[in-house]
Amino acid sequence: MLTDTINRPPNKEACGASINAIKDALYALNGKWKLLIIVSLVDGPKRFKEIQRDLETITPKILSKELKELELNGFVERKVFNTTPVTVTYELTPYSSSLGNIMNELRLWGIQHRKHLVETSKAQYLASTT
Amino acid sequence: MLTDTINRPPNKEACGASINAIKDALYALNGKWKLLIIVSLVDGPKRFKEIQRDLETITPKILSKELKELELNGFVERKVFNTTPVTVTYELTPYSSSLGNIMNELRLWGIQHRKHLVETSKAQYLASTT
DNA sequence: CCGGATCCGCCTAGATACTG
DNA sequence: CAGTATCTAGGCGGATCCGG
Repeated sequence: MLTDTINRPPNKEACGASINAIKDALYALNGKWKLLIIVSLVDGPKRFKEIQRDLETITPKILSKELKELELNGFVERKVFNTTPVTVTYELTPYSSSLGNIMNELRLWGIQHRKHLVETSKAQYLASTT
Repeated sequence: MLTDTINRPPNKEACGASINAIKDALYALNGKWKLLIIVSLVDGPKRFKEIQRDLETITPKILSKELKELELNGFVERKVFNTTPVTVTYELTPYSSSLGNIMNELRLWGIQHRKHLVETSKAQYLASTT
């Protein structure tokens, strides 16, 4: 279960390097929505309203802002089609698939964490009780 | 590189389940500091000021608040020693080692992401330019 | 209905200073 | 050293509006 990142003898440089690397990662993925938007787009391009429905509680304003940041950072591509009415879709770039492992680990951990909290009667610490 | 979470045919239920699981994870690990504090404690118990030095830019108020939340969520244990002056240390609980895989993936991704940004001349999107 | 933009306002992260 | 007090700026969200 443990990786070589954890439970090894003290090592200041390696620890500092880890902190910097994780800082970089968290900086790019900041906020509570970016990763969730990416997950929503994993099974193909979606329209603005579809993403909003997937995430349920995000407001259009926040979604708009997050999508712009994701586009700037090269995770998402916005495509406009000249249909009538105009259609806009968002889809993942190839680079965003580099996040696959992180998402998978977060998903696995989230599942076991929910189980852990329920078993120890601490379900109040969950994101939602559904 | 890809896990089975990504690049598979559309599957609404699985996608929704992923979103909920990742929501749970992000909810427990919210903010930009919790994971970094845990990394800082990986190589053994540390005192308040030591953690602050590791993280460099965190203010004592935020560190105090984050440590309290980490304690409530069962990731960190606070220990007080009746020395003069009083000494306080924080250390990881066994449960926090369940985060090992997430940390490792974040660390690896952070490293490659920094490299990616430097190579594509987008270093302005990095957490710090050092 | 779709893809947003705008106004309003809370809450909290963060800076700075201070205390036992 | 281990935090707390005070103040401020900005992230984030609710509600509403608007052109197509």
